[in-house]
Amino acid sequence: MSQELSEQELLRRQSLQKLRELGVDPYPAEAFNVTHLAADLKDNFEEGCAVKMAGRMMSQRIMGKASFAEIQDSSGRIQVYFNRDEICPNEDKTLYNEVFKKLLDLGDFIGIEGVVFKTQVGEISVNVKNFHLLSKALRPLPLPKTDANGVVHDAFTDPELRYRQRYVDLVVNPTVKNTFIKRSKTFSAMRRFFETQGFLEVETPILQAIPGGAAAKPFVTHHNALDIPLYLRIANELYLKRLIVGGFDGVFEFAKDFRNEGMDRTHNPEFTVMELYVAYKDYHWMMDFTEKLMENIAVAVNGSAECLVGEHKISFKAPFRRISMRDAILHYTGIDIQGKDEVSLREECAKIGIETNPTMGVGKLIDEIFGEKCEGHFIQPTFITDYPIEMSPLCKQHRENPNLTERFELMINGKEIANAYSELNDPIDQKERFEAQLKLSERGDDEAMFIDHDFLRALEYGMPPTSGIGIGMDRLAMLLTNNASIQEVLFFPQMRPEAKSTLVLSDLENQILSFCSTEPTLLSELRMKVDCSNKQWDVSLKNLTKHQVLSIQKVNDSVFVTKNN
RNA sequence: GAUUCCGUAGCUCAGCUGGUAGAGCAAUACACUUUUAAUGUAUGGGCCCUGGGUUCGAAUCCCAGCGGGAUCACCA
Repeated sequence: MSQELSEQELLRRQSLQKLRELGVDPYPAEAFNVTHLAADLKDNFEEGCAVKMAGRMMSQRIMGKASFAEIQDSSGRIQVYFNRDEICPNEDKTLYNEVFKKLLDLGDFIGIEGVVFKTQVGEISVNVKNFHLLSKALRPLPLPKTDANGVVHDAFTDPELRYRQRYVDLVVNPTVKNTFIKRSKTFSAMRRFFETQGFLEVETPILQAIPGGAAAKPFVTHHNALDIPLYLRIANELYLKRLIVGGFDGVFEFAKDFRNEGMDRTHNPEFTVMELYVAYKDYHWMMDFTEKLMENIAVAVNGSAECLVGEHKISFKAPFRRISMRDAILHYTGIDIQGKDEVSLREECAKIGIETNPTMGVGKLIDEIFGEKCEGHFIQPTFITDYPIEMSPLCKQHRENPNLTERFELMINGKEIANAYSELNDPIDQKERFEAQLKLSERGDDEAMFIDHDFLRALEYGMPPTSGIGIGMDRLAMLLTNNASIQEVLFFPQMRPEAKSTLVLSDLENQILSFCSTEPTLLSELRMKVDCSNKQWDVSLKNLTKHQVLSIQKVNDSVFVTKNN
């Protein structure tokens, strides 16, 4: 069932009909070959230049026989000038008077042919010689306007509407479009950087029988032919490492991962991670590489290594500060985690007001302290290195301290942006670490992993020393576009389903209807037959008359109800 | 999951201690040949989120629900 149309939607449908009657196809099939974009004309003004342009008509200022309109194409807006006698040189002025002035609506796609000129006020414009309707819009767009002082009025700002109808958001809010252009540039700059290193872009399974490579709750689905559960991947790490086993020296993948966890301004159920694995490297090499990568991307996206994020100016200029997790915690809390066991860490947590629970092991406790007391301090890009072994089951033991791992996270603006290791390639050690994780999960830590025996088998064939990194692409896009919520950098963030509007008659409405006939019935008599509150009565009756199921007439002082056919 | 705020015209928003719905833009009609938030005159447009309750009477007060925002928790 379609919704009832608003007045404006009805009017646009009527215009559509009238256009057809005038022989104008509102949805023509032919290509319209554009020669210039709006931005081209503004960048290179050339008086008298003949142009063909197309886009949405976003404003119309009609002044009798002359009019101005604005066309918005992918590059921006350009003013166009319509003169009745130029468009209609003959007696028949229908094209201007009817088609342009009355039957075109804001939001319609039109194509124009004309020549470039400057108006008396000095605005670069196109003098239209001929125009074509390319596609009619049946719904009105929200129309924010910018006044002479640059203040935007009636901006389309409601986040719910903007996310649910991103297409409208993009049409109407130029900064939103710019965010997504920057997001795309972030990806392409990264890809280019990797390709110049000779790394290979690959694709690995999204449907996995064992969701490995991270500790997170997966989405479950079912394969009918195999009759087995399959999981949407939570990470692609274990597959990329198999490819290093197979003999590639550098592989990367921009991967959509899926985690069945909470949603908020930094978490969407599906998100994008770039993972890269390079053979014969360690995490020191990866740090050097990462800071160069970040600087390169920042420049490619924003034209500068400096970038404003909230109230902070962040510099992506390499090199970045490096500090071990032990020193970071020591610095911000005075606690030395070196050599501390679970019991004494729990005591330290209690002292500084961090809640703990019995399922937390040493790794989790240290992570709590860091997350709670340190993380937020690292505004400028900083590598936090050497994580405790309990929290890094896929990472190689530290070459100097067996309680640590060769791992770093890149923190920017107080948030984790990247996570990297010297990858664990000792298959026996790996197996033991998986088993230790499994034990943790038996304590109730619901993020623990499954054991991927095929991955262990692959390691047994031998994996060269490898360094790997995962970069949260959404988080990175948030930084580079100065957005505080992930929804702003995803075209279509996950939303609760829209409530359906049901136009089905209620029981009460049906009951009322059953007492009515095509003969007029006295309203007061009808009221007595129906047992309901005054409010229910009022709403139901209004509904029925609104949908023209019933009609009400007043004759003298009596009110009658009649059923419509 | 917790707390809190919000939901009124196509858009942005007013609407007082309850009294039968308001503005600007958009729309419609007319005027106007270089305007630019064009202008002037006139007109139409509302399931006031949904359901229940209190009341003679609810957009307004109460309860529940739905949707959204913010903050917090969770998220190696």
